[in-house]
Amino acid sequence: MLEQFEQVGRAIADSSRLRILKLLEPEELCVCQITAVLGLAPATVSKHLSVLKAAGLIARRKAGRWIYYRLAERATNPYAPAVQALVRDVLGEDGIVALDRRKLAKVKEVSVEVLCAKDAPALDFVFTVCDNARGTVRDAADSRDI
Amino acid sequence: MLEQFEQVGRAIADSSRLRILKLLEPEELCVCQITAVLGLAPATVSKHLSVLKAAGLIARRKAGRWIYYRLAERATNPYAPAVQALVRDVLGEDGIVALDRRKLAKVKEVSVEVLCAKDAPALDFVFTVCDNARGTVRDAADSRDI
DNA sequence: TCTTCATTTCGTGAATCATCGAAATGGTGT
DNA sequence: ACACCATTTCGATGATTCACGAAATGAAGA
Repeated sequence: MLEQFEQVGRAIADSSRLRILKLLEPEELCVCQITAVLGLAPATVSKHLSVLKAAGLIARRKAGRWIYYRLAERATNPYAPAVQALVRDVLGEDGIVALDRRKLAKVKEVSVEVLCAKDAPALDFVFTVCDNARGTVRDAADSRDI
Repeated sequence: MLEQFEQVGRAIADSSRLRILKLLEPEELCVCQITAVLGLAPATVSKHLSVLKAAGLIARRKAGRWIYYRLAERATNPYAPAVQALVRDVLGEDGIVALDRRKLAKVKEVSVEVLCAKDAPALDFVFTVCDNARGTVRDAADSRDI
């Protein structure tokens, strides 16, 4: 039990992972969207996501070529719900979190070509992976948690 | 803000520090009592305490030769109260935490001589610092937070 | 003043972690 | 089958952390 709480504690003891949790608050996102907003290497983001998933804080589903992450609803870790609630009720006005929200909005609205151009003027950060906007979300048939 | 939350997150992302927080839940304790229960070196416990204090989760007061730590009531970190509440509502039935409570009870009841003998038969752990039971708690006059 | 002693600070070694590039994986569409 | 591509895994590196003994601090009592 102590170990399980320690695990969720470690999971939220990192600013990148906190940013991910805040990004996933309103809606599920695919890895490349998160990567674009955070401005980290895909490998790094993938590792963070695996840490959050191992702690029971997030879940994922496959949809075609992409993988969508969301806040976990049925927790595998008994302490995950309380920690989710804590994070949810907090950091709403944090500058970085707010900026991430704006970045995400642009990531979702800008077309792939502009996004991948890597020199979009209005975006003050580097998009590393940005082929997502092209994809269409498949129906729920092939969407199962993994 | 993100950094401050990260700081309290890091503070509770360690089993030793969680054990300390649970020990301090009912009452303030002096460093040597905590050290005895945890079974760690005084330097290690002191470091953990400084991490918890920097995160705003605990406070301390000097009383004579000893220093007493307690859960912080007026938080310096805006996220400390929520995290304190989270920890308080959790781990109540954890085996290690329960054992720590029993260890603490013995630490407080056993006389100094037996405690310092380092071979007390009923105690399945090593007391490293144990000169505390001799001390008398001074009046509140010299008790100010530091 | 001098000694004692609880606690903290310092310095170090071992372990863990964040980050990344490169390679592997696995599903898609041709 | 095959090539493509999002994501993960692997391996390496630099930074941080935990733990400890030794030395420093600082308050108490002689």
